[in-house]
Amino acid sequence: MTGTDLWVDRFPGLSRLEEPIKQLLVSRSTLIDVPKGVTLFGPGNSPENMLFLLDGTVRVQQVSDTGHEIVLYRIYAGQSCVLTTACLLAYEDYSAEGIAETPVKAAAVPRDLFDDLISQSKPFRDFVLAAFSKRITDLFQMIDEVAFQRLDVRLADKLLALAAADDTVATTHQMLSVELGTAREVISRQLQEFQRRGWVEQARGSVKLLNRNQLKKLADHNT
Amino acid sequence: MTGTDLWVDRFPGLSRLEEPIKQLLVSRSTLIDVPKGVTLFGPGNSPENMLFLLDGTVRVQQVSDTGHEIVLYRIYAGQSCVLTTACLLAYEDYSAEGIAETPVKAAAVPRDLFDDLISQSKPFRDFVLAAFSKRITDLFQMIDEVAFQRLDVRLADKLLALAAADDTVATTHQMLSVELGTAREVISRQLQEFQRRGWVEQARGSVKLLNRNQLKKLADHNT
DNA sequence: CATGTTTGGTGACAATGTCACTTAACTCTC
DNA sequence: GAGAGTTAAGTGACATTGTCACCAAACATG
Repeated sequence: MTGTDLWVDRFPGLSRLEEPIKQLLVSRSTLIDVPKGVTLFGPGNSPENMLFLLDGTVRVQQVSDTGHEIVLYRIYAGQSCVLTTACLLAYEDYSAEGIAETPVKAAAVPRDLFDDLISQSKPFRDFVLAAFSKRITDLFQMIDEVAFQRLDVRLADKLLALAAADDTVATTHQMLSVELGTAREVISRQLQEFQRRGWVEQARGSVKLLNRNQLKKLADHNT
Repeated sequence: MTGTDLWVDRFPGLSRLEEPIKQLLVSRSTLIDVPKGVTLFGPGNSPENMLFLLDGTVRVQQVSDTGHEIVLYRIYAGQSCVLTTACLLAYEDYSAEGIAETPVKAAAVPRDLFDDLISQSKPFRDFVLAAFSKRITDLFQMIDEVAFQRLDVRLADKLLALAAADDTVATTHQMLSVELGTAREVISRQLQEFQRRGWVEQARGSVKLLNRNQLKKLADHNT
C-alpha cells in the first residue's frame, strides 16, 4: 500500500487525522479478510483488536435468554467496531454477536495503539466520541421504535431499508422477524396484508416491492 | 474544599487518577446545586459542561413522536452524564431529557478540560470508556426486555428496584407506565392482579410490597 | 363545603405474540 | 426424475398487551 492509497482515507471520519497519525495507524494495523457468515465477535469470543471496516457489513444481533433474537445495528464500510469491542472487553458476559453479513475487509488496530491514538490525536478522539454518540442515540431511537411503533410501520421501513436496487429483498420471514424482534407468524401476516394491497409480491425467500411510495408513506407516518 | 476532601474521591471510577489530574479536575470544575424536578438537559437545552454527579439521581427519559414516554436509565451519585452530554452535543435534535429526580449536587467540567483529561490521563480515558461501554450494554439489555420480556415480569422487577427500605414505592400508575414504556391501564391491571395474589397493597400514589419473595421469583423467572 | 384536578377503574375492542400444526417449495441422493 | 428430508410459509385458536372512551373515587384548594 503506497502513501497515496492509505485505507484511512476511506473513512470520512478519519480524514482530518494528522498525517503522522495516519501513517502510524496504517503501519501498525493489519488488514484482514473475513468470509461471509463468520462470527467476528460474540459470547466467549472477544477479539483483541479494534476493527475498522473497509468493505462489507457486519450485523450485530443479540440472543435473549428466552431464545428470541433481534438485530441491534449494522456496521458499514467506513465505520468501526470500536464500541462493540470495548463493550465486549469490559463486559465479557453479554450476549451480542457480530456476524459478517458479506465478505468483509477490515483493518485490525491493537488495543495499545488505539489508546495511544486517543491520547495523541484530537481528531481521533472526536471520531471515537462521535461513534459512541451516534450509536447511543441510535439505540435510543431503536428503543422508541420497539416500544411504541406499530409493526406494519416498522416492517415497511425495514423492507425499504433492506431492498436492493431492483426493489427485491432477499430474505425469509424468519430473518425479517429477527430484524424487528418479533415472531415469524406476525411477519407472514403483515406481508400477506401488504400483498393483498398490492404493495409487495412474495416468493420463497424473497419479497419484491411493487409500490415503494405506499410503503414509504406508511413507514413515514409515525417516524 | 481541602486537599483531603476532594469530590473526585467520591467516584470509585476516578480513584485511580493521578494526583495532579485530580487537582486539575477539582480546581477547574465548579460545583452546582440543582433542585428536584429541574430539567438538566433536553431538547433545545444542551449544556456546555460535562456533569459528575456527587449527590442525587438524574432520570433520563425520552418522549416519542407518538407522545409516549419511556425512562431510558438513571444516573446515580458517582457516575457522570458524559455520554448523554456528548450525545446532545453531537446530535442536537434528539429527544432525550435529563431530570433531577432528587436535589442534585454535581461538578461541572468544561469541555476543553474534559478533552485535556482524556488526552493526558489513561485512568480518565478508562473511566470514560467504561462508562460508555456500560451504558451501551445496559441499552442492549433494555432493548431485549422491552422487546421480549413479559410485562408482569418487568413490572415486578421495576417495583423491587424502586422500592424504598420500608417496601413502599411512592409512585403513580402513570409514572410506572413511563418506567416500562407501556400504558397506564396495563399497569393498573397488573397491579390489581398482584394485589389479588396478595403480593402488593395499593393506595393512591403508592404501592406497598407485601411479598418480596414472590415478586422476586416472578422477576427472576426469565431474567 | 363546593369545585376542579389527579389518580385509578372498567369494558370493548384492536394489535401482537404464542402454540401446535399443516402445506408448499426446495435440495439431495440414488 | 422420484422419493425423502429439510426449510419456508400458512393457519386457526387463543393469550397478552395496547387503545379508547368513559366513569368514579380521592385529593387539593378556595
